[in-house]
Amino acid sequence: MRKGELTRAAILDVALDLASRDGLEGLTIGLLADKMNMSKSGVFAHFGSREDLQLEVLKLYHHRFEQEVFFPSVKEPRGILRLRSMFARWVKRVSVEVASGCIYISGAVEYDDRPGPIREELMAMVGAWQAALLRCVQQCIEVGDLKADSDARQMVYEMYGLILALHHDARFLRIPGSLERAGNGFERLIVSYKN
Amino acid sequence: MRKGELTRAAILDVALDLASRDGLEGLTIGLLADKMNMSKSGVFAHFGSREDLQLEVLKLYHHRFEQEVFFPSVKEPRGILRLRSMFARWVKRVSVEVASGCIYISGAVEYDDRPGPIREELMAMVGAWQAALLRCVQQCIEVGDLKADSDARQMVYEMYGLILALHHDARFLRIPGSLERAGNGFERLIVSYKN
DNA sequence: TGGATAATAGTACGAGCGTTCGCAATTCTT
DNA sequence: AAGAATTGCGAACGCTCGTACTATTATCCA
Repeated sequence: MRKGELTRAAILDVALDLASRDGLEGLTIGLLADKMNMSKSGVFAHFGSREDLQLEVLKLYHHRFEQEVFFPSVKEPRGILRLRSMFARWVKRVSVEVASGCIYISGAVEYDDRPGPIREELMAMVGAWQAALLRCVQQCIEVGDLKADSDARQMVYEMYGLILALHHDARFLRIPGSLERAGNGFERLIVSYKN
Repeated sequence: MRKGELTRAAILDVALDLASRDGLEGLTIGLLADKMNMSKSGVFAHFGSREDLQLEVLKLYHHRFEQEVFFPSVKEPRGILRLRSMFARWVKRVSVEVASGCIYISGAVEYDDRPGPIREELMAMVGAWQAALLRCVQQCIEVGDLKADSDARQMVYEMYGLILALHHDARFLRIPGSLERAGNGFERLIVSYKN
């Protein structure tokens, strides 16, 4: 690995930290250069533009999310076990991120009215994750773990709501016990739909 | 009413629109002056600083929220009817805001790691709204509309999650049918806890 | 209607932003 | 080890931001 690629990776790592804290839109090259003990132009040279940098950060976040949440879960058998794993790892990730912030969530607010490639990329990633959740819920139904007439989309909607509420209450309001509430909500969801 | 107060109110009105669209942090005096067909300094003179302007916008939003969601609901009798009214009006407000954006929600993301008076004010407002919801749920229990052992905080948590998911899916992902899902989730919540 | 007061415009400043360019220093290749 | 390629720095540009001042215009009250 050449030196350039190495520092580029190091920059992206710090950039992901910064973007997690201040949002993708709050990610600034000057601050990034400071944290890297580099010059602004030195940092900039590794990316064609700020937007490219933001897109790379987004891809890195997506990759980490897949690595920590999605891939380990698909090793579980299809059905409720896999769904439980997905939700548990998701909760864990977001509650770890209470100290930093989830880019999927902050990005959804930042780019809900800001068209462009970043919005597109973000929508694709979040859409893919929701689609994965939906597939998993549908498999639960096929396998017989959940009722045949379960509304899969409704379940995904509510799971997402539980995570958003966790991010909101724990990170913004700093209310203790939010973690348990996310878990309680999920259990109530399962109870409502299980066979 | 003096002319000054009049234009000040007009400025705040436009400022609320802009902040709803781009977030409080995206609210800029230059853009605001453009929309008002005024000079930057002309707009600025009405507020001691940008932060004051943001605080005033926040208070205006809070006032509107109270007017449209809270006050009409407390006219309903204590118990499940009032709770239903609160949620319905809340959903209505947020779904209207799909075209603009809810400052409570965008603010929670913008200021979860940005200390200062705006964060304080925002936390107080959102906290007050959650407290109002909590009180309402507790009254449902006292009146006997909900089970005596209901976890009121859990219910508020989940209601908030349903609204956040509505904002997320409808405004960011533009998924149709999110409105119904918020309603379905609420009904499932009532069924779980009702006597 | 006149004089006091309030409201707006105009201009300028310093800071931070993304970006460009040319030059120095380092790293890689053979 | 020498030449080629890559990598990083420093300075500067044009832009927008919030804010401070001064001057001019409009409004209010006696």
